[in-house]
Amino acid sequence: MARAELLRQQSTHLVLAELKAACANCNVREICQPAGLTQPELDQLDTLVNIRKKVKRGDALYRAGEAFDAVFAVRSGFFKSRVTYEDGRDQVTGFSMAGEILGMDGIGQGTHHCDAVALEDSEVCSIPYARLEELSREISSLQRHFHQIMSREIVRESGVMMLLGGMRAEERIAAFLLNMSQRLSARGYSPIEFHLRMTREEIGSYLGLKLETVSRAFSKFHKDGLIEIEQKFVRIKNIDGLKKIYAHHVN
Amino acid sequence: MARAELLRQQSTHLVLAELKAACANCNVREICQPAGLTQPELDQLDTLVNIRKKVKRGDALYRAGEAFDAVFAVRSGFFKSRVTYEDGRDQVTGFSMAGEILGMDGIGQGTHHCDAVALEDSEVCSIPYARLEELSREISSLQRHFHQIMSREIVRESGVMMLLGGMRAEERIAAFLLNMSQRLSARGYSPIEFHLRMTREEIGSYLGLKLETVSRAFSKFHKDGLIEIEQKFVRIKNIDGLKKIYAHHVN
DNA sequence: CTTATGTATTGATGTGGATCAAATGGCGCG
DNA sequence: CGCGCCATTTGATCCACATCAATACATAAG
Repeated sequence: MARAELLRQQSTHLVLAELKAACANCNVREICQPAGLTQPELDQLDTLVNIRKKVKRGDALYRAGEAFDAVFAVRSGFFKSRVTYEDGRDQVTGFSMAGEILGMDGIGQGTHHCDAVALEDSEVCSIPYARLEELSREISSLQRHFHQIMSREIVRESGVMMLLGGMRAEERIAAFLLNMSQRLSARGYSPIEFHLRMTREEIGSYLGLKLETVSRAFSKFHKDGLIEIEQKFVRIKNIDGLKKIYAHHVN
Repeated sequence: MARAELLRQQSTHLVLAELKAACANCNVREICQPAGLTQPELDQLDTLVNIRKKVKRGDALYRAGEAFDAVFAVRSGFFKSRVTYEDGRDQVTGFSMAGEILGMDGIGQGTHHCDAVALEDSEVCSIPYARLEELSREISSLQRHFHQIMSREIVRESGVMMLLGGMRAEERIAAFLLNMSQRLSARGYSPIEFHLRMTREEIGSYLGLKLETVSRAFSKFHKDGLIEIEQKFVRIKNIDGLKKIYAHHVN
């Protein structure tokens, strides 16, 4: 029992130490660590991102209709965003990985517009929106960063609209793989080897395709030597080949 | 010549008078007239929206790649937003009518991400972004409104993603008509009779369909007594029938 | 270990919307 | 007014992807 108590205390201590160093180590630089801040500003920022939260695989970080009061920075793990029709069918509208911001859809109505579900055990930092607004009024570089993040979300979505509206199945899958590669790379992970955290069905839902079509495209890319794929593991073997497919819209 | 000069002067005078009363009459309430402002705040707001600009049918308000320095409030007229591929093909990503805000895609990168093209002679108010940021720091209700507008744009686009990803042609067209109806209604126009400002091809591009498919769907709706349609004129005769098509996803 | 359940692959067949094609109708412009 | 261009409509055919179906594999639970 004494030993267990000791462990608990050590653990608590560790958590505190971690928390202290949290933002310094976190790769969510965009909002939590805008460049060029003065020390007092940095201290203020510490009061913004204070609540960390674990989300187990399969659990929802938030659900459509719930009151919105914070956006989230993904510290580790992987999420999908999903909207559900009245009739029960749903569609994946995005994936969020470590270092990205989640939940900005809720600002407009004050309630969340989609579900955010963890695809693996994950950890997020909660960023209370009221406090973010407040601090944005005091720190203009934070304000600017936040606007940029929202704007990029708009641009990202219009990119998906282009995929869905104008490309064929293999182009969409190639674009999807290249996008994953690019984002992982930006976060310091390998751009050529990674694990897909989502199922074929979720990829298909996101890309407006059926899971069988996704599977066939992967098999075809494999056969053509563009990628290796084994279950959820992907290795990109010919990135230019993928780009060529992606850029090969029917003229 | 004297007469022409007189006309010009009268015209100039008119423009000045209009400008003075501009924001009071404008239906772009969202950003230019947030509720609950004090008089000093309202005076500040006058310094925000100062530049009016006419855009002729077919002309671009801005183009992809151009430096971003302002968002625009549409005072009158109608715009399409369009992104262009490297290979020259383009896709319509949205339509903007009087009372709506345009150009927020540029904030993230500092350059515009799409073209905004007038589909009829239009007039916009330019809202310099630097000034908008500044004022947002002083007037929290303006800040909130602006964030809401951006967030709604995110939600709007995820709605389009759902159209493109999960619905069939007739569902998309029904959704499109209902959306136009709803937005026109919100701006004080008739929700059941209106002129489409865009071609079948532009509708198709927006909805991920070919122009022939759009035309066929309109004809079918006409035949079924849901709408009257003659060229660009639309009259909705059975709005519940349209909603039923829209909601009739394959279960 | 065995069983159950969800996930993935692969093949056969069907279909919604694209593509190809032709005719008609508006509308700006000389 | 009449010409030419573009938008639209409508029909015929095609094909990419959905759908249906069967099997294999992986992971978790008992």
